[in-house]
Order: sequence, then structure tokens, then C-alpha cells
Amino acid sequence: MENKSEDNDIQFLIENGFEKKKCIKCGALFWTKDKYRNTCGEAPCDPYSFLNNPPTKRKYTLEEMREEFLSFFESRNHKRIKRYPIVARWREDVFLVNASIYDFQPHVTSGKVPPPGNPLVISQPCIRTVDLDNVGKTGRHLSVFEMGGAKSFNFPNQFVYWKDDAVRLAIEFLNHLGVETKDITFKDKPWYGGGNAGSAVEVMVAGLEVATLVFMDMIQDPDGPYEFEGVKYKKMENKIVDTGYGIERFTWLSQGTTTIYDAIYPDLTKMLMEEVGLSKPEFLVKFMELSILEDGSEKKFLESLSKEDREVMEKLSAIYMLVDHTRAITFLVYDGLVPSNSKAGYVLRMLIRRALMAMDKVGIKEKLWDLIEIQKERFKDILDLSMERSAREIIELEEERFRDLLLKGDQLILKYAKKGVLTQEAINTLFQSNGLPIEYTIERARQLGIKLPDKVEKAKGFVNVREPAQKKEKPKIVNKYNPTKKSYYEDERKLEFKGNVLGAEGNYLILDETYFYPEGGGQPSDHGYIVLNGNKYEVRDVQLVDDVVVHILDKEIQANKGDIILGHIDEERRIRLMQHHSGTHILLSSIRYVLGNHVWQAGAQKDPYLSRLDITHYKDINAEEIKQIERRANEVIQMNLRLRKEFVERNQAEQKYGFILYQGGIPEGKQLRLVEIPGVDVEGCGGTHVERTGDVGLIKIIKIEKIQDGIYRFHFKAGRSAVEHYQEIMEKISKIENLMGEDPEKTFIELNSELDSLKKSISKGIEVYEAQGIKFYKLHERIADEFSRGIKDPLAVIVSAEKVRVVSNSNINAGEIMRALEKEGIAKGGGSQSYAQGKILKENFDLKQIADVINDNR
RNA sequence: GGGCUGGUAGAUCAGCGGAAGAUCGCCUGCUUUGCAAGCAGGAGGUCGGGGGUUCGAAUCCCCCCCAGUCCA
Repeated sequence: MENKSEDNDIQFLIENGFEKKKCIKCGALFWTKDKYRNTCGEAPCDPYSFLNNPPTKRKYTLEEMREEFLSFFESRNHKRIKRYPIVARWREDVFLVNASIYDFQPHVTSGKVPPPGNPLVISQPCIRTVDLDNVGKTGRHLSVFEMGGAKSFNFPNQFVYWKDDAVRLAIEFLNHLGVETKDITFKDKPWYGGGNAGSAVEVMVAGLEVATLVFMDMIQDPDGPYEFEGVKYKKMENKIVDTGYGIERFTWLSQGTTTIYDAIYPDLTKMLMEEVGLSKPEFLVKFMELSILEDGSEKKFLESLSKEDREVMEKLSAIYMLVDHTRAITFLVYDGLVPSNSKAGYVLRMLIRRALMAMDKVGIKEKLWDLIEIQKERFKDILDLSMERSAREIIELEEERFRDLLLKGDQLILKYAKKGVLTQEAINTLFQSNGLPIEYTIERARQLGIKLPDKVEKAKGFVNVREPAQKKEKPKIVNKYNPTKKSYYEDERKLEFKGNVLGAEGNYLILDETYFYPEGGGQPSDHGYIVLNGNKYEVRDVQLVDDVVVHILDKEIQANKGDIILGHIDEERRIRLMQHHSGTHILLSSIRYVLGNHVWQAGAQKDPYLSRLDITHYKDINAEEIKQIERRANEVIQMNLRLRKEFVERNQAEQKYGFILYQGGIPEGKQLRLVEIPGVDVEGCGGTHVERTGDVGLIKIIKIEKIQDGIYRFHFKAGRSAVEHYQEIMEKISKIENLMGEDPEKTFIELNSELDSLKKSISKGIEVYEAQGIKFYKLHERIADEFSRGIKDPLAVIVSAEKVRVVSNSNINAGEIMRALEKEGIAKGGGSQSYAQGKILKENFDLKQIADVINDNR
């Protein structure tokens, strides 16, 4: 199926004298006002013309450009929104934010949640892991970049703006910076991603793509008429303008420096280059010109350089990578990301290790934290500084871990280097199994005088795709019902109620309102029973299907609309669940209180008897910390604080509390239910909770296990279940006391000495014989092994009911004697010069036979 | 979630079917009144856990746990 994405003609451009042309070099369709232009405006079709010749009226720093962008759109009626974290905790499909629209997917783009502003403007740091390999090398790729996003969300009942205004604003912003309209080209491009699709134009100035204007108006649909990359889409009611302005690229454009890094990090780059005595070589400009051709000609150029110049380029590229990676590390670690060997944490670990290697390569003496601190100071306006303590320890710990790894690496290199040669296979193993960077292996091997093969393989990059969590299958209801009134939010103590039947399907029952809590937010459903016409039905499960609460009964029910039932909720289960749910909030806040603000909920499951809470943390939690956490949690309980539970407008709540609200994922809907323990914790949460913290009664951590690198699981009990736990332990102790007496230690010592004397009495049963000059010992198998160790005779044979052993303290070979015994069919076994053992095969044999065999084989 | 590497004395590791080893550290003694010194002796191990194969398993096979690492 061909996609035309309908007509991408933009009326505004036509009306303003733009012409649609086809690039004579790449064939792309583009818009221009310049009559003489016949190329699309993007490198390599058009080389960078802004280097040393910026088209803007002045130079901007990164901070100035960000502010210029935000305030420009603010003055055009856009609401300025604070940036989101790069760690995309609100999404189930990805780990990290790739683009500014990720902030608003999936619930805002789908229309389920209103946007925090419409139109809005944001500068969102994004990370594209596929680019990481190029950072520092190409002069233009970044580890993290700020995507300036101006968005409008057009819903069927609310039109904001569409293509024309988006293009107009882009031109106005460029004009505002001093770029002339005739120097701007717009390049047509289909667009798809994150379950949506549409059309787009890329905005080009002086060879550089500075922005992309996306017009999203399709949604994934297997039967849809449009297709991109084999995935089908259909038109949707919502039309979204999603523009992305490269803040760093605009900064670069305005400065015209040789590389983008010089534009963003002039001070840090200068500082580090001075430290290692490096200055920018003249041929760097030539290199950049070749690099943008994207045909590999810059690599040939590098090869043509002298060894010294090539080394300068390598060091320079390491410094560029370092200044850029450290910014990314700073953002991620201050977003509370914990390094790990998997998932998003792996990206952070890789960035840290690459930065450390770059530091080693150019000989920078500082600790990594020193550089992170410089970046932190610079970007503190957009960082969460409450993370400081954790951030520092995380960085220092990671540096230490990597140093340990490299130290171990030397040993491994020597081990794998058989005969002074390291094979390609060995290098691969060192990398894949031991994490030794290939570059490092090569360098160290050279220093150690080990030979190497000529070519080197490369590793693959990180994939930013999350395996969706397996969801429990929801019950399927046939008929359509009005949303059930969730009365359990109005009175969490009410356990008996009268309800009106809306319908019944098999063993599913639907009411107009209910006090039964349906499974959700990691809290299992209420159980209980309902009574209809004197018949009792057990409620086995309760599920929320869209907005309808479905009661799942133990048997089929005949009920008509308007029938009145009596509902009864199992109090014991409900109370235990409430204690555990509120207990989870208290425990999480206590863990953050003790371990630091980087701690984030990584999953939770409540249970009436034993709940668990998974959290992120970067090192093992010790016994003292566990004690402190438990103490804090129980102090919160003793404070007996009244929980505040209320529905609030979500954008206001987000502004006030930030993303800490969404520990358990982001719920849908315009209203957000906040559960707040004043001064302690606040979370968006749909679960049932106790009235006061004192109602939780008691929290006891049962155990902590590390379920992944960087993730720890707390098993804990609250309230009644915690009390039962102590009772069970006391019972066990008293059982032990019954068995061992009041002084178990004394009993244990007595038992041990009794065991010793028993062993001695057995060894008295050893019979000693001598036949033909050979000593024989007959004894019990249990002590035969130990006994044979102490034998000093030149030659002795130890016989038990099952085995025969030969001990030699002379030049007679015990192993050979055993083999001879086997030949004679007396015993089967073998051994060494001094000791041999074998299993006796013959039922009846006499010692003389053995003696004969031995004397024959002396 | 998958692949790979590893788990042996307090630490670092060797041993990879025939009675558990080295080096450092520790303890005792001697020597030496400067030393991260020398000498002699000693303590310290369910060889990660559980099954299996075998006369015999740290060693071979299977399962599990833990750590590291690469990739989802």
C-alpha cells in the first residue's frame, strides 16, 4: 500500500510565495522561497555554511537559546511547562524519553488526560542511545539534547492550531533570531512513531536541520488504510502539532563554531584541553566539512593524517565525548536513575564507563564526580538537587566498580593470552563475559607485549524498548453499562450496603454503585458475598472493566435490572489490605527517608498477609539501614497522622508535587486521587487506605532480596499480619526451648561431647592382624576414612564391611595393588601411589588372599 | 528475559576423576632495639546449595542460588 499521507501541501507556504521543488541531489520534496535554489537545504546536499558565518543576528549560549525559544512561544500564547525527567517512568513501552512528545504519550495524545497547557511549550532533554557511538567523533551528535517542543492538541470540540500556524511560528522564530525567510527550506517527510503517524516537515537552515514540525493525525490500526514500515494506521479524531526544535543546534547555528560541542560547552572544553595541553588543530574544519558528507570520507582523511595528528584528533574526540557524556550522566543521575546491568540503568552505566575511559585516554586527573559537579552547577536550574547525596555516591561507586573491573582485566588478559597471543575470540570473550572494553584490551595487551589480530569487532547498541508487563485478562462483558459509582472512595469503612442491579451475565454481576474494591494499583480485590432474594453468592473477585465494576461470583446469578441486593464485604481481608496498602506508602517514604531521594518504587504487590515493595537502590542495604527504615516506618505509625484522600485536578497536582506522585504508574483521567500522609508522603493512588497512620499498627520487614542489579525487594507485614508474625516467632522459640532446655548452648555442647565419646568407643572396635608382613585393620566404615589418614606403617590394608583401602608410606604403589585386587575379583577401585580404595566384590574372602596378591605385586 | 564467565582458607587465586594447595594476611616462638625485614611453627575449608554418574567427585552431568558481564 502506498502512503501519500494525503496532500502535504501547506496553505501558509503557498500563500507566502514558497514553491515546492524536488532536490536535484537526493530527490526529496522541499519548499523554498529562493527561486535559484534546487537542493533541499540539508547536508550533504547543501554543506554547512554557518561555520564561522552564523546567519543569526547574535551568538547565544545554550541557556540563552533555551530561554529565547521558551519566551518566544510564551509570547505567542503557549503555556510554558517544566521539563519532564528523561527516565520515562510513566510509560510502559519505553525506558527513556526520545522526544518531547513522549511527555504526553499515551494519555494526553489519546485524549484521556487533558494537556497541561494548550498550546504549550517545553524544553525537554531527550536521549537517543543509537547516537551514543557517534558522540565526540562526528562533531554534531549528542548524548542528550534538549528538544524545544511547541505543541498544540486539537480535539473534536477544541481547535487550537494546525499546520499553517506551526509553520508560521517556525518562520517567525527564525526571523526573530535574524535568519532570513529565503534561507529557510522545509523538507517533506512522512512521520510515524509511538503508535501514531502523520506527516512532517523538517526545517533547514544553512545545511543544518534545526527543527521538525510533526503533524500527527493517525493512530495504529491493523485495518487502517495507511501504512508506514509495514504498520497500518487510520486517521484519528485528535490532530496534534508536535514540533521539535533542536536547542543545541540553534545554539550551534548562532555561534558557528567548528563543532556543536564547542558551542554548548566552551568553558569545560577549554578547561580540559588546557589541562592536558591540547589545542584545536587547523585541520578540524576540513574534518567537519568531510564529516557532514556522511560518506565515510572523513575516515579516509583521518587515515591520511600523520600519527601525531591522528592522536590529536583521537584525544580531541575523547574530550568532546567526555564533556557531552558528563552532561547526560548528570541529567540521568539527578533524575534518580540508578546504574544497573539491564534496562535504562545500563545506559547510565555505559555512559559512565565511556566517560571514565575517555578521561584515562587523555590523562585527565580529576575524579568523574568533579566533572559531574561542574555540569550540575551549570544546569542546576533544571535539575532536582535533592538528589545530590545519592548522585555523588552513585558516581563514586560506579567509578570504583569500573576501576575494579579494569584491574581484574589485566589478570584476565594474561590468562587468556596463550603463548603471548590474544585471539579475536579471546578479545570477544573478554568483552562479552567480563565487560572489558575492546579498546582497553587492545591497549593493555600492547603494553604487556601481547600480540593481537588486525581487525576488531564492534558491539551493538542499547534498545529503548520495554517488554510490556503481562496483564491479567479482564472479564468480557457483553452489554453496555453506565459507569459504576465507586462508593468505596466515599466511605472506606462501609462494609455492608444495598445496591441496585444494572445487569447480570453468567456469574458476573454489575451494580449502579458498589463498595467492593476492584483489583487495581497493585491491590487485590475485596471478597465477600451478596444476597439476592434470600440466596447467597460468594464474591470471588472484582474487576474494573473500563469504568464498570464487575463482581465475579462463585456461581451463575439470575438478576434483573432494578433488583436490590445486599452486599457484604469480608472485613478481615479488607482491613488487612488497607493496612498493607497504607503500610506500603509509609514504608516507601521511610526507605526514601533513610536511603535517599533516588529511591523509586519499581513495583509493588499488596497481599492480606505478606506484601512486597520493589525499590531502586545502588548498593546492598545493610542491617543497620533496615533497622532505621523499620524504626522510621513505625514512628510514622505512632505519629498517628490523618491521611488526606482527595480528588484533585491533575495538572495542578503535578505542578505542586512533580512526578514523585506516580510511584505506581500514571493513572488515566482528568482527576487524580491523591493519598497524602501530611509531611511524609503523597502519591496518586486509587487504593483503599486506613484513616490514620496508627491504624496500620505495626510494620515489620521480613526480608530484603536483590532481584536485579539496582532493584531490591522488601517483603513486609503490616498490622494484624505483623502481630501474627511475632506470635509465630515466639512459638518457634518456645518449641526450641522445649527441645533444648532453657540453655540451648549448654545442651549443644553436651551433645557434642557425647558424640565425641561415641566415636571413640567405635574406634575401640578396631581389630589388628598381621599376615605375611602386612598389617591389616578391620573396622567400621564410618571411621575407616579418618583412621586411614593417621596410619604410619610402610604398608597397611584397612578393611571395612564395604571397602578395602590400601595405604602406602613406602615405595610400594597402593594404586597398583588395588588394580591387582580388581584383577583377582576381590575389589573394584583404584588410587594413587600412596592411597587407594575400592569396593569389596567378594562376599567371602580372607586376608591371606589379599596378602598373596600384595606380595605378588610388590 | 536470554547468552557467556566465575563461586575453593580472612583476601587473591591454582588444582579440573584418585587422601584439599600456593601467595598475602592472621596467631605463637625465635632472631633483630630503625624498616611493609629474616627464620621456625601453627590456626583457619560442609571446594555456593541440591540431585545424579562412579569403587571414588572440588573436578563429569542435571537443577537451583549468588556475583560479574554482554545483549533483549
